Amino acid sequence: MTSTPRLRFAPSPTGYLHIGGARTALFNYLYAKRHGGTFVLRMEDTDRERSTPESVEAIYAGMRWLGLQWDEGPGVDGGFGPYFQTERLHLYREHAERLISEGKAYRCYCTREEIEARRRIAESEKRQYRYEGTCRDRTDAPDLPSIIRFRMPEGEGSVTFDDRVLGPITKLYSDLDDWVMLRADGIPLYNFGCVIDDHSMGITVVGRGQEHVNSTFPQLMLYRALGWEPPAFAHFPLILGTDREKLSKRRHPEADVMVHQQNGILPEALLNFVVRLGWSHGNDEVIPLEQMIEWFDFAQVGTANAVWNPEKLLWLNAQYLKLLPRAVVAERLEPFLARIGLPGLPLARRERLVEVLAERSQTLVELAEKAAVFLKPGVTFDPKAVTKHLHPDGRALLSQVRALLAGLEWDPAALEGAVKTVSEQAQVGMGKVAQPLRVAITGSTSSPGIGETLELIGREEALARIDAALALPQA
RNA sequence: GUCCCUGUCGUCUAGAGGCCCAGGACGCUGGCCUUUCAAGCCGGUAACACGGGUUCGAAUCCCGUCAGGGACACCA
Repeated sequence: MTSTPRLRFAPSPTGYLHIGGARTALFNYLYAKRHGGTFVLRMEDTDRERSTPESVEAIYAGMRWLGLQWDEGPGVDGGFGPYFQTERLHLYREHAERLISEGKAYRCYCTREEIEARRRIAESEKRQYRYEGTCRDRTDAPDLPSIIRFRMPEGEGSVTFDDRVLGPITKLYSDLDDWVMLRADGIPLYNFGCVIDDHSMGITVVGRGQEHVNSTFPQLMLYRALGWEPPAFAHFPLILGTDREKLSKRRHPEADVMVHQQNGILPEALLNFVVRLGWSHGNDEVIPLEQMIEWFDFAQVGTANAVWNPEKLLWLNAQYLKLLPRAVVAERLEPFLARIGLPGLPLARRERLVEVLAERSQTLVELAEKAAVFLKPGVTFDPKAVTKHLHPDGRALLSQVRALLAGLEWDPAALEGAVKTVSEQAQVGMGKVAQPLRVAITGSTSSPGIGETLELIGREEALARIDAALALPQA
């Protein structure tokens, strides 16, 4: 291959963007970027029963959220459009007719019912069903509705291709069968539309999930029949759910890319997590997109399927929460604050929250929840914390520190200094003062540093909370 | 059932004949730090599916067994 590579992601818009699809898109994207090639998006919308405009939008949304911008595709014409298969029907028809005229395909008049019946018989006789081609050379019924089938060559033979990740794979002709290219209504089936489009769009490398290795063989037969040079193929290992079965929309909620957004996962973290499912670069774990582009190669893609690991996703997300610029995280935090009734916080304030809370949170949801303790008026006391720290001694220390706090400038260092002063005066450990105070202002025994916590809550609210705690009935 | 792919700690993986009585990461766990919670740092736990070959030498190559996954539609 001398010119720059062209790769594509070709989802069928029959639902949300699937996590497996997202990783396929990512691998193709990375390879294209790495080699200065082109990343194409093509919609395989030939399943008219299930394809919907909403799904098309959902796929765009998922790709956009992940930052996987296509160089060519819907909305970005690169001279190979249109990029929806239903807008390319004439192409499929043309090539099908050509194949028929060359005897490499034929009209098939069998009804689904007939074939279904034959299949049942084969099953009952415990043998594999093969299409018998009874109408292979029928020419007497040109007006009857018919589909178009590919004609498998007779006799011994095999097809082989050298997969870029799996290595050489071979299939015998005898394990292949005549297959449907075009339906009576002119809609192509996957194997046909895929080949016609990959070729006519100049695709040089086809990267897709391993569930497609078997369909590579009929596709190769088609390239051969058409006299076309096939692209290179790379089949990626599958992503399995924790139950070890292929991640499916049905029973794996995590298969939906956008639920992760809802769960407060950062797209950078999801991308990093997913790229490591089937690909690695030595011992590296935290690999930002620019780095992936620099390092990615099919040679390092694994051959075995990978199981989804929610803990590691969370860990990576925590890493990115700390890694990303605060302004970026603060921006992403806004919808989550809004969701719990705290919209419209100034950016600077959000950045401060991120600064203090990012290293204590694994998701944006968690970060927002922690922020709520500071931001929403009032406190919910944890009874155990109250008994443990707001006993008479604790309260005595608490009112001492309250008196000191009231006259202070509201700065974290100064506030913490006040706690220290009181603990020194009373000759007790700092915890003896900080803990009652912490319980008073947050309701619980854990929070960021006491100075920061006071600062974030604000003078008026903090003092009010202390007073409320002091007024609590003694247990 | 037929065909295809795969098989290193619980999970993601490094490993492309000697560097490996197998390294990293998540998780779990012990400790340090510390006003709490985290974060961070130091340590521990745990794997080459099994059986045959080939070789001076195998996690790495070959064969078989077993196991897992995928594909077998007028879905993609």
